[in-house]
Amino acid sequence: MTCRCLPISSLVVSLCWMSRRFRNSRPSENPLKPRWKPCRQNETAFRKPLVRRRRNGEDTAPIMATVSDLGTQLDHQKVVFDEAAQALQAVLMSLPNIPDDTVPEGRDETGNVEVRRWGAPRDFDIAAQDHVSLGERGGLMDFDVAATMAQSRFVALKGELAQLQRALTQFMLDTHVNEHGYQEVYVPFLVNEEALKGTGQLPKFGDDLFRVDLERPLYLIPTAEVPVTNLYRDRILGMHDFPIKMVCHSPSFRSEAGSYGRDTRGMIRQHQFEKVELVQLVPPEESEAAHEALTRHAEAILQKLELPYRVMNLCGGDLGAASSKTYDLEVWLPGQNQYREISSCSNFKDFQARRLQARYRIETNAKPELVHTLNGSGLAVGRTLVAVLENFQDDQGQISVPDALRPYLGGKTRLLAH
RNA sequence: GGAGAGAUGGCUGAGUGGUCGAAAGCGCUCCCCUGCUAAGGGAGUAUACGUUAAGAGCGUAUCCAGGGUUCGAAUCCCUGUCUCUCCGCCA
Repeated sequence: MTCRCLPISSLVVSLCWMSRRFRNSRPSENPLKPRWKPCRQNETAFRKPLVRRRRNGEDTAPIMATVSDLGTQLDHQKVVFDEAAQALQAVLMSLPNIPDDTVPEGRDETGNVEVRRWGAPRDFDIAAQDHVSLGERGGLMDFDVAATMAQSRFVALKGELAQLQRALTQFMLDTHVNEHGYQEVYVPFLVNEEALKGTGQLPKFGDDLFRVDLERPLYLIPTAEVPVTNLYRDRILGMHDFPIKMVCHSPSFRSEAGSYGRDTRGMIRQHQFEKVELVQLVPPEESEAAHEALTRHAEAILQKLELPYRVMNLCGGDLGAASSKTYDLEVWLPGQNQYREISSCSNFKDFQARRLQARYRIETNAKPELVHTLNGSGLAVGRTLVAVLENFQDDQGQISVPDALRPYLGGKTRLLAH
């Protein structure tokens, strides 16, 4: 099995704890083995005589005493069982997913393996500008004003840049709906704790979430994955329901706690960004193929936009806790002279489904099985805007519009042409 | 935000402390009957989990959720959630 470097210490602690508490105890002491059955049976057995005596006006005290005692024992057994079950549940919920066999070894992003590469970075006669200097020209991309009304890591877009973002969004949605067969969905952008547990953001990774403090807290979604996947919470699907392929445009909100000093310039790392998300629910035997297909669907956007990119197979140490296997798509950014993540396509297998209780049956009376869930950005719109600006700039700081995007910009071929 | 009414099985809808996993109807499944037929009769029919070769049997849980009262809760009490009606407000 591939090693996950980060959580391994907690894994060891957890396993030792479980083993000590449950495995090594004798069967009769295993708190997870319910022992209230005899109590319950006796209790119900006493009930009818009790009622009969009461009806007949006979003395019920002796029976009552027995029944009462049994009830006390029963309660005690239940408490012991519930505590053990909850403790076990807490441990299980904190464990990360098991990496797929094809996940490479590695402790951080340097261990990721390039799977393929598409397109070639353009040669620039003079140094390429980054999106900030391109965008701030004419005041169409304004970080300062955003910071005055909110704080840093927010942006305001105007004019052609605001339109470009809308055009990109529309283009992505249309492509996934019309060419890749996804159903467009619209969902809440604030969700409760249960929804976040269902997709694995909680309990362990709440630091990166914006919380709205109500009597019952709500959280701004860090990705549409949360509400979209939760559409199938507690559902039992039939084979005729598959494949479930959904696409959703939404804003995403991330506190970016712990990323101080990283990507502080520009739109790469923002508290609020637009994203078009792909989500699939499939039977287990189809998830591997679905993962490849979903990744290709995200890649198709980059190809249509003529943006050079590479596909990375994340190593165990860089894998998200809920994911079993993840391909990152990294787009070429001339302004940074490097590839940067623009999409993350993951196969969660049954990890989320177990938390969501999203299941299916092969036949009407068959036992329900957990589905497999997958998702990927198709794409992160903000970063796509950055990529278009930086890759399609000319020496005047003007942007030529990729062919695929022109219908969405009223036929315009150039942006920022002042 | 104010006032009120609700939440029961696939659906409708009874049930105000024990014999209730829960009447009845509809729907559905199977069987039977029948030339007046867009009909009749009978039987069956909640779900999940565990156990199991098993869709058999048995066990456990579930009448919105969580707590409480009680020997015992669909039923009584508290809290929450959601739905509906009226008013207010609002995109």
